[in-house]
Amino acid sequence: MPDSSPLLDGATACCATVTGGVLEVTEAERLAQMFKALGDPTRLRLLSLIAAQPDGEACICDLVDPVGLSQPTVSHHMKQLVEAGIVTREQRGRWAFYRLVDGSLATLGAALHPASLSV
Amino acid sequence: MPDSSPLLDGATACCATVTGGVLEVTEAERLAQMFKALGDPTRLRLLSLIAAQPDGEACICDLVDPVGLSQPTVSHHMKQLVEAGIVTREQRGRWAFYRLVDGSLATLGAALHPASLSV
DNA sequence: TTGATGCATCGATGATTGTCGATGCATCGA
DNA sequence: TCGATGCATCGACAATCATCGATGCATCAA
Repeated sequence: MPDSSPLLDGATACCATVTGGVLEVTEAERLAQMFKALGDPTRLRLLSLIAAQPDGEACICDLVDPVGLSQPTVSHHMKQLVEAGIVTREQRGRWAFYRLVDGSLATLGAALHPASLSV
Repeated sequence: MPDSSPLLDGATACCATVTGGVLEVTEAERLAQMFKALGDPTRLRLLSLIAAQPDGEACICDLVDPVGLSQPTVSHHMKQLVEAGIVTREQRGRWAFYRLVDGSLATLGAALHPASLSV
Protein backbone atom coordinates (compact mmCIF):
# COMPACT_ATOMS: atom_id res chain seq x y z
CA MET A 1 0.00 0.00 0.00
CA PRO A 2 2.26 2.83 -1.21
CA ASP A 3 1.61 6.27 0.14
CA SER A 4 1.71 9.34 -2.00
CA SER A 5 3.09 12.74 -1.26
CA PRO A 6 0.90 15.25 0.55
CA LEU A 7 0.82 17.42 -2.54
CA LEU A 8 -0.48 14.60 -4.64
CA ASP A 9 -3.02 13.79 -1.98
CA GLY A 10 -4.23 17.35 -2.17
CA ALA A 11 -4.47 17.14 -5.90
CA THR A 12 -6.47 13.97 -5.93
CA ALA A 13 -8.62 15.22 -3.09
CA CYS A 14 -9.66 18.24 -5.07
CA CYS A 15 -11.37 16.33 -7.86
CA ALA A 16 -11.89 12.78 -6.77
CA THR A 17 -14.99 11.06 -8.09
CA VAL A 18 -16.58 7.81 -7.11
CA THR A 19 -16.30 6.30 -10.54
CA GLY A 20 -13.09 7.95 -11.70
CA GLY A 21 -10.65 5.40 -10.34
CA VAL A 22 -10.27 3.64 -7.02
CA LEU A 23 -10.71 6.11 -4.20
CA GLU A 24 -7.91 6.70 -1.75
CA VAL A 25 -8.88 5.92 1.80
CA THR A 26 -8.48 9.50 2.98
CA GLU A 27 -10.51 10.91 0.12
CA ALA A 28 -13.20 8.29 0.65
CA GLU A 29 -13.40 9.38 4.27
CA ARG A 30 -13.77 13.00 3.33
CA LEU A 31 -16.50 12.31 0.80
CA ALA A 32 -18.25 9.92 3.16
CA GLN A 33 -18.38 12.55 5.87
CA MET A 34 -20.22 14.89 3.55
CA PHE A 35 -22.59 12.23 2.25
CA LYS A 36 -23.27 11.12 5.79
CA ALA A 37 -24.29 14.66 6.62
CA LEU A 38 -26.83 14.39 3.81
CA GLY A 39 -27.94 10.96 4.92
CA ASP A 40 -30.63 12.14 7.29
CA PRO A 41 -34.04 13.32 6.13
CA THR A 42 -34.19 16.07 8.71
CA ARG A 43 -30.92 17.55 7.53
CA LEU A 44 -32.01 17.42 3.92
CA ARG A 45 -35.16 19.27 4.85
CA LEU A 46 -33.17 21.80 6.82
CA LEU A 47 -31.02 22.45 3.78
CA SER A 48 -34.03 22.84 1.55
CA LEU A 49 -35.62 25.20 4.06
CA ILE A 50 -32.54 27.39 4.11
CA ALA A 51 -32.33 27.36 0.33
CA ALA A 52 -35.97 28.37 0.14
CA GLN A 53 -35.53 31.49 2.28
CA PRO A 54 -35.79 34.68 0.29
CA ASP A 55 -32.33 35.83 1.32
CA GLY A 56 -30.84 32.35 1.40
CA GLU A 57 -30.27 32.29 5.12
CA ALA A 58 -32.18 31.13 8.17
CA CYS A 59 -31.87 31.17 11.93
CA ILE A 60 -32.63 28.20 14.14
CA CYS A 61 -35.90 29.84 15.05
CA ASP A 62 -36.97 29.67 11.39
CA LEU A 63 -36.28 25.96 11.27
CA VAL A 64 -37.63 24.45 14.47
CA ASP A 65 -41.31 24.68 13.58
CA PRO A 66 -41.11 23.39 9.99
CA VAL A 67 -39.18 20.26 10.90
CA GLY A 68 -41.14 19.65 14.09
CA LEU A 69 -38.20 18.78 16.32
CA SER A 70 -36.83 20.39 19.45
CA GLN A 71 -34.53 23.38 19.31
CA PRO A 72 -31.51 21.46 20.67
CA THR A 73 -32.00 18.78 18.04
CA VAL A 74 -32.15 21.29 15.22
CA SER A 75 -29.08 23.00 16.60
CA HIS A 76 -27.31 19.66 16.68
CA HIS A 77 -28.14 18.93 13.05
CA MET A 78 -26.98 22.35 11.95
CA LYS A 79 -23.70 21.81 13.70
CA GLN A 80 -23.16 18.66 11.70
CA LEU A 81 -23.88 20.46 8.47
CA VAL A 82 -21.39 23.16 9.42
CA GLU A 83 -18.74 20.57 10.26
CA ALA A 84 -19.31 18.89 6.94
CA GLY A 85 -18.66 22.19 5.20
CA ILE A 86 -22.11 22.37 3.70
CA VAL A 87 -23.41 25.42 5.54
CA THR A 88 -21.83 28.34 7.33
CA ARG A 89 -22.87 29.86 10.61
CA GLU A 90 -22.80 33.56 11.32
CA GLN A 91 -23.76 35.04 14.64
CA ARG A 92 -25.56 38.36 14.45
CA GLY A 93 -26.77 39.64 17.77
CA ARG A 94 -28.97 37.06 19.38
CA TRP A 95 -29.44 35.12 16.20
CA ALA A 96 -27.28 32.61 14.40
CA PHE A 97 -27.76 32.65 10.64
CA TYR A 98 -27.02 29.68 8.50
CA ARG A 99 -26.53 29.64 4.76
CA LEU A 100 -25.40 27.13 2.17
CA VAL A 101 -21.73 27.17 1.30
CA ASP A 102 -21.62 28.22 -2.30
CA GLY A 103 -20.68 25.34 -4.53
CA SER A 104 -20.42 22.73 -1.81
CA LEU A 105 -23.43 20.73 -2.97
CA ALA A 106 -22.42 21.18 -6.57
CA THR A 107 -18.95 19.85 -5.81
CA LEU A 108 -20.43 16.84 -4.09
CA GLY A 109 -22.74 16.33 -7.01
CA ALA A 110 -19.79 16.47 -9.35
CA ALA A 111 -18.14 13.64 -7.42
CA LEU A 112 -21.14 11.53 -8.33
CA HIS A 113 -22.08 12.91 -11.67
CA PRO A 114 -18.86 11.99 -13.17
CA ALA A 115 -17.49 13.33 -16.27
CA SER A 116 -15.73 10.19 -15.14
CA LEU A 117 -18.58 8.26 -16.69
CA SER A 118 -16.32 8.86 -19.64
CA VAL A 119 -13.61 6.74 -18.07
CA MET B 1 -49.70 18.44 7.51
CA PRO B 2 -51.71 17.75 4.36
CA ASP B 3 -50.95 14.64 2.43
CA SER B 4 -50.75 14.56 -1.30
CA SER B 5 -51.99 11.98 -3.73
CA PRO B 6 -49.78 9.01 -4.56
CA LEU B 7 -49.49 10.22 -8.12
CA LEU B 8 -48.26 13.60 -7.06
CA ASP B 9 -45.83 11.98 -4.69
CA GLY B 10 -44.43 10.02 -7.56
CA ALA B 11 -44.10 13.11 -9.64
CA THR B 12 -42.27 15.11 -7.01
CA ALA B 13 -40.12 12.13 -6.14
CA CYS B 14 -38.82 11.89 -9.66
CA CYS B 15 -37.12 15.25 -9.72
CA ALA B 16 -36.81 16.59 -6.24
CA THR B 17 -33.67 18.57 -5.48
CA VAL B 18 -32.32 19.76 -2.19
CA THR B 19 -32.36 23.38 -3.19
CA GLY B 20 -35.37 23.36 -5.47
CA GLY B 21 -38.02 24.01 -2.85
CA VAL B 22 -38.79 22.57 0.56
CA LEU B 23 -38.51 18.81 0.42
CA GLU B 24 -41.49 16.65 1.26
CA VAL B 25 -40.85 14.33 4.15
CA THR B 26 -41.22 11.20 2.06
CA GLU B 27 -38.90 12.47 -0.62
CA ALA B 28 -36.37 13.59 1.96
CA GLU B 29 -36.43 10.08 3.37
CA ARG B 30 -35.84 8.52 -0.01
CA LEU B 31 -32.92 10.81 -0.81
CA ALA B 32 -31.49 10.40 2.68
CA GLN B 33 -31.50 6.64 2.31
CA MET B 34 -29.36 6.91 -0.79
CA PHE B 35 -26.99 9.47 0.67
CA LYS B 36 -26.66 7.38 3.82
CA ALA B 37 -25.57 4.48 1.65
CA LEU B 38 -22.79 6.73 0.34
CA GLY B 39 -21.95 7.96 3.83
CA ASP B 40 -19.41 5.29 4.59
CA PRO B 41 -15.86 5.33 3.23
CA THR B 42 -15.83 1.58 2.71
CA ARG B 43 -18.93 1.70 0.55
CA LEU B 44 -17.53 4.55 -1.51
CA ARG B 45 -14.39 2.53 -2.10
CA LEU B 46 -16.45 -0.52 -3.02
CA LEU B 47 -18.30 1.53 -5.60
CA SER B 48 -15.08 2.89 -7.04
CA LEU B 49 -13.64 -0.61 -7.16
CA ILE B 50 -16.62 -1.88 -9.12
CA ALA B 51 -16.49 1.06 -11.46
CA ALA B 52 -12.81 0.42 -12.04
CA GLN B 53 -13.32 -3.18 -13.17
CA PRO B 54 -12.75 -3.65 -16.90
CA ASP B 55 -16.23 -5.02 -17.44
CA GLY B 56 -17.88 -2.85 -14.81
CA GLU B 57 -18.78 -5.68 -12.49
CA ALA B 58 -17.20 -7.39 -9.52
CA CYS B 59 -17.83 -10.32 -7.24
CA ILE B 60 -17.39 -10.21 -3.49
CA CYS B 61 -14.15 -12.09 -3.90
CA ASP B 62 -12.77 -9.20 -5.95
CA LEU B 63 -13.59 -6.74 -3.22
CA VAL B 64 -12.59 -8.34 0.07
CA ASP B 65 -8.85 -7.95 -0.33
CA PRO B 66 -8.76 -4.35 -1.59
CA VAL B 67 -10.88 -3.00 1.24
CA GLY B 68 -9.23 -5.18 3.87
CA LEU B 69 -12.38 -6.23 5.69
CA SER B 70 -13.98 -9.61 6.26
CA GLN B 71 -16.15 -11.27 3.65
CA PRO B 72 -19.34 -10.98 5.74
CA THR B 73 -18.71 -7.28 6.22
CA VAL B 74 -18.22 -6.67 2.52
CA SER B 75 -21.33 -8.69 1.79
CA HIS B 76 -23.23 -6.57 4.29
CA HIS B 77 -22.11 -3.33 2.66
CA MET B 78 -23.02 -4.57 -0.79
CA LYS B 79 -26.49 -5.45 0.45
CA GLN B 80 -26.95 -1.89 1.61
CA LEU B 81 -25.89 -0.54 -1.74
CA VAL B 82 -28.35 -2.87 -3.47
CA GLU B 83 -31.16 -1.80 -1.16
CA ALA B 84 -30.37 1.83 -1.87
CA GLY B 85 -30.74 1.13 -5.57
CA ILE B 86 -27.15 2.03 -6.35
CA VAL B 87 -25.92 -1.37 -7.48
CA THR B 88 -27.52 -4.53 -8.77
CA ARG B 89 -26.71 -8.08 -7.83
CA GLU B 90 -26.70 -10.95 -10.26
CA GLN B 91 -25.98 -14.51 -9.25
CA ARG B 92 -24.03 -16.55 -11.80
CA GLY B 93 -23.10 -19.96 -10.60
CA ARG B 94 -21.18 -19.68 -7.39
CA TRP B 95 -20.49 -16.01 -7.81
CA ALA B 96 -22.56 -12.93 -7.20
CA PHE B 97 -21.74 -10.08 -9.54
CA TYR B 98 -22.40 -6.51 -8.63
CA ARG B 99 -22.55 -3.57 -10.98
CA LEU B 100 -23.54 0.08 -10.73
CA VAL B 101 -27.12 0.91 -11.63
CA ASP B 102 -26.87 3.01 -14.70
CA GLY B 103 -27.71 6.61 -13.91
CA SER B 104 -28.32 6.16 -10.21
CA LEU B 105 -25.32 8.17 -9.11
CA ALA B 106 -25.99 10.73 -11.80
CA THR B 107 -29.55 11.12 -10.58
CA LEU B 108 -28.38 11.59 -7.04
CA GLY B 109 -25.84 14.11 -8.25
CA ALA B 110 -28.57 15.95 -10.05
CA ALA B 111 -30.50 16.28 -6.81
CA LEU B 112 -27.53 18.18 -5.45
CA HIS B 113 -26.25 19.88 -8.53
CA PRO B 114 -29.40 21.63 -9.07
CA ALA B 115 -30.46 23.19 -12.19
CA SER B 116 -32.25 24.59 -9.18
CA LEU B 117 -29.20 26.72 -8.66
CA SER B 118 -31.11 28.69 -11.23
CA VAL B 119 -33.96 29.21 -8.78
C1' DT C 1 -30.04 46.15 36.43
C1' DT C 2 -33.34 42.85 35.30
C1' DG C 3 -36.07 39.89 32.67
C1' DA C 4 -36.72 37.83 28.22
C1' DT C 5 -34.97 35.74 24.10
C1' DG C 6 -32.07 32.87 20.94
C1' DC C 7 -28.97 29.41 20.86
C1' DA C 8 -25.29 25.95 22.24
C1' DT C 9 -23.90 22.49 25.34
C1' DC C 10 -24.59 18.77 28.65
C1' DG C 11 -26.18 14.28 30.14
C1' DA C 12 -29.12 10.59 29.24
C1' DT C 13 -31.41 7.10 26.49
C1' DG C 14 -33.01 4.12 22.98
C1' DA C 15 -31.97 3.00 18.20
C1' DT C 16 -28.93 2.22 14.50
C1' DT C 17 -24.50 0.89 12.59
C1' DG C 18 -19.98 -1.39 11.39
C1' DT C 19 -17.58 -5.25 12.31
C1' DC C 20 -16.49 -9.98 13.29
C1' DG C 21 -16.55 -15.28 13.70
C1' DA C 22 -19.56 -19.09 13.10
C1' DT C 23 -22.71 -21.26 10.36
C1' DG C 24 -25.73 -22.58 6.61
C1' DC C 25 -26.85 -22.96 1.70
C1' DA C 26 -25.89 -23.48 -3.16
C1' DT C 27 -22.91 -24.66 -6.81
C1' DC C 28 -19.14 -26.71 -9.01
C1' DG C 29 -15.37 -30.13 -9.95
C1' DA C 30 -13.54 -34.64 -9.06
C1' DT D 1 -21.49 -38.63 -4.08
C1' DC D 2 -18.26 -35.65 -1.70
C1' DG D 3 -15.32 -32.08 -0.63
C1' DA D 4 -14.30 -27.37 -1.78
C1' DT D 5 -15.72 -22.80 -2.89
C1' DG D 6 -18.39 -18.37 -2.86
C1' DC D 7 -21.58 -16.00 -0.52
C1' DA D 8 -25.48 -14.68 2.73
C1' DT D 9 -27.30 -14.84 7.23
C1' DC D 10 -27.05 -15.10 12.22
C1' DG D 11 -25.77 -13.55 16.78
C1' DA D 12 -22.95 -10.63 19.32
C1' DC D 13 -20.70 -6.41 20.60
C1' DA D 14 -18.81 -1.87 20.75
C1' DA D 15 -19.42 2.53 18.71
C1' DT D 16 -22.06 6.06 16.82
C1' DC D 17 -26.37 8.57 16.32
C1' DA D 18 -30.89 11.07 16.85
C1' DT D 19 -33.48 12.90 20.16
C1' DC D 20 -34.94 15.10 24.35
C1' DG D 21 -35.18 18.11 28.75
C1' DA D 22 -32.35 20.87 31.59
C1' DT D 23 -29.07 24.26 31.85
C1' DG D 24 -25.81 27.91 30.81
C1' DC D 25 -24.29 31.91 28.13
C1' DA D 26 -24.88 36.01 25.44
C1' DT D 27 -27.58 39.72 23.79
C1' DC D 28 -31.21 42.89 23.74
C1' DA D 29 -35.08 45.74 25.62
C1' DA D 30 -37.18 48.03 29.36
